[in-house]
Amino acid sequence: MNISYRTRQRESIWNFLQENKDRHVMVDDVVDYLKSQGNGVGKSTVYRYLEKLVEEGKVRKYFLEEGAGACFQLAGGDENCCKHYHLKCVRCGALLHVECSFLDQVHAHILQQHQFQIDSRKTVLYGLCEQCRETGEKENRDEV
Amino acid sequence: MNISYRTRQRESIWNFLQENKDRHVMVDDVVDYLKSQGNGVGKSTVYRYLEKLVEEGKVRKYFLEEGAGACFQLAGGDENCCKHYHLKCVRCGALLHVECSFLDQVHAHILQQHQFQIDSRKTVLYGLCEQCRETGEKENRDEV
DNA sequence: TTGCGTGCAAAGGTTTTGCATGGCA
DNA sequence: TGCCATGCAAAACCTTTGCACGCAA
Repeated sequence: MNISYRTRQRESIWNFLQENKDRHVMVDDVVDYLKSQGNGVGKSTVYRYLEKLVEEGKVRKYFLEEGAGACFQLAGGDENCCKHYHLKCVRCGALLHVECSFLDQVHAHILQQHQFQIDSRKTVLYGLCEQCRETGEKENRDEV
Repeated sequence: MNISYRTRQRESIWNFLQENKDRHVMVDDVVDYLKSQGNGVGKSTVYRYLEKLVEEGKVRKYFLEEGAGACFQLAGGDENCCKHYHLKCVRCGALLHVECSFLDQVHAHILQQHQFQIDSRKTVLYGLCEQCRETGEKENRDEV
């Protein structure tokens, strides 16, 4: 069967996700933080639990860069997320929710002109948010 | 100094990119094709040369999926800046490339109205391609 | 007790790096 | 003749997997 157990490790990981629900976290972030809290969790456990949460739709998984690992973030939860779009800043990790009728035109255009039906729940537009665009222009270019 | 030499290997890789300028290629595509042409090139060489071309802005590098490697494609005309977007079918996995001036309007709209600068190189729009939309309405699920 | 969850280590894949050799200019 | 470029293998990464043990229910 598929009974899910409540364990110390899963509780710790879940709490960390809650505390960082406004940004994305990576596997090593979880492992390192919990270790520093004297609450060590094996890396395999983090991978497996996060993947499970992704399958359940409770967590979103992003691939921002090569070399760097995957990023995870608590899903908004509300199902009306299908009505708006997500903009994710690749620098600071902020996830913006945008509800805009113009994007309906985009949806319609791509459907009619390119025969492709966008699923806005699964689509994330990557780029730079306002703050990072302003501050990041004179800095270095790591973490594109 | 930074003098660049013209070698058989670089010429072969460059030609392959030219011949496939309408799609992206991966490192193994280059290696395998050139080997089949009796024109073998070491994998390290491909990695190093492609990275060099990316730094020079002559090639674009995409990171579409986990597990799979990076994708490379010749950068189109420089200034005309035709945005290149990816549409990925969540059912069959097909990856469509779209260069469409309408998407430039999207880019502009989101920048002006939502203060967010989309990086089309990192953005993939998920949904259903034409065939999958027609055929499958009851079948399996899978994929992000 | 049952069987899911955990952790370690090993394996899997892609990419990078060290170093001796090859080859363009 | 200088160096840059190449290629091989080894290393570095992130992630997955196998297996024995731990632990929640």
